[in-house]
Amino acid sequence: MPQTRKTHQRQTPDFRRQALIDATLNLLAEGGPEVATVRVIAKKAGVTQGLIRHYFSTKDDLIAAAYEQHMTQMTEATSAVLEQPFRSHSARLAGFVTAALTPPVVDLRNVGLWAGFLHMTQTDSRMQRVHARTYRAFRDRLERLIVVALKAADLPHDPQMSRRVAIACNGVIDGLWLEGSALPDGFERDELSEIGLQSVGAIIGLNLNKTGI
Amino acid sequence: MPQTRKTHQRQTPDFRRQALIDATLNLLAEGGPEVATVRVIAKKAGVTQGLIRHYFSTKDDLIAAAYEQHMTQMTEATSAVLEQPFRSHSARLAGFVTAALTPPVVDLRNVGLWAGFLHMTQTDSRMQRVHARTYRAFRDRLERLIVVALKAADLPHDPQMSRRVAIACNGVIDGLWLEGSALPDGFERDELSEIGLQSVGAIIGLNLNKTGI
DNA sequence: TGAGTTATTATGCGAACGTATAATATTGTT
DNA sequence: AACAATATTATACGTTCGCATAATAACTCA
Repeated sequence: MPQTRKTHQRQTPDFRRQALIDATLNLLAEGGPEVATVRVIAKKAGVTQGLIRHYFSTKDDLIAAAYEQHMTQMTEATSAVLEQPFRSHSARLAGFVTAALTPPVVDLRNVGLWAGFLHMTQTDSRMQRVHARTYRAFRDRLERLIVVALKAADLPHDPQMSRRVAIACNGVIDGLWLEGSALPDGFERDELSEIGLQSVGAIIGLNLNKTGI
Repeated sequence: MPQTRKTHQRQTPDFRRQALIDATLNLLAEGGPEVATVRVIAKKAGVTQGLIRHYFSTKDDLIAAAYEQHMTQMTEATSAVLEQPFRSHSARLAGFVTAALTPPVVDLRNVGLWAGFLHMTQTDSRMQRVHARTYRAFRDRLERLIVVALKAADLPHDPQMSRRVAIACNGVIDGLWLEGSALPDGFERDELSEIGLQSVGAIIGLNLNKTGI
């Protein structure tokens, strides 16, 4: 009998790819690019380093795949809230803002990833495209929500003004996201999203704080 | 006669230290931690790599020194504007906000540095202290400016509210700083600071846009 | 001007990096 | 039960990493 001792288990390609991507993201978030070496990634994924080459032709390929997945997931995590019904367009906007300023979007891990990927997005053209696309998608969605909310409240709104307002609100959200994620103990529970609602409301001229659902 | 060909020039310790720190910051801003190796830093500073050890006992020491200088300089660049006279307390606050949202504070380089240092500030305790100190210094200064401006305008202000408002304004400024620096072509000239003034003004209930100087 | 400091270069070491290739174990098929 | 396919490991190569030490050049000052 061939009596070979089991040294490992075969897994589906999807499973291994996902494990490698997850390990990459976790390492990148915690320790930055310096820590995310092929050997450490493989170890954290529970495989030997040679397997990375079997699924990704180069390390940069793995990084790019990880970035793509992360950004997609972040966008979805914020937008998912829009699929539930709201009592008003203001409440819809408020729900969106709140989602962007609440876990799991607000998370130290996400800021770590953002920082770890930044330089790559300035160098690698693939990442540059993913970055630009994701940023615009978020801001455009925010702008549409704002315009609809303004229209429903019979408030004035022209394209140029709504663009600027969207940029400003996006800035508030990004900044609060940044602070809330990087300084998790700097804010009380729900304080961050309340500040966000108050600020966005102040910028666009609508009270968003007690809109209900 | 000793006829030795000049191979290099001696420089003062301060000069070399500064050159090494500058090279470190530039590389860190452009390429992130991966690129800022001792050999590349030395080359960019115009020396050989052995000299780094002569001025800094370890690479981490050099990084820490560079971080300290960078943060100090950023803070000073924003606060310097406060030393000139203003026509009103509102104008003073507006000047501060504008300075934070205008070059040289708004600069792609600064965002790159921020990202490059992030993971180190979460790991290294020295950097953690510098980080916390600088962040709080900025926000506290902002809060004081806001309180004074509110008082001068006979508007209500209590400690808890002013803290929250300061956090929110800091968030706006940070977020706009982030966007303006990372996407230099995404905004028209002065658009960023105008949005910042409008947003901060809206949050605290003061019109800051046309306060003059 | 010559000796003493020390700033600076030159060279080397072990470890870890990304990548390449060969060997082996696991699984599905017949 | 043997075979084919391929997922996985094992090993090796050349490069670069941070750090250490020795050699040398540049400047200061008696």
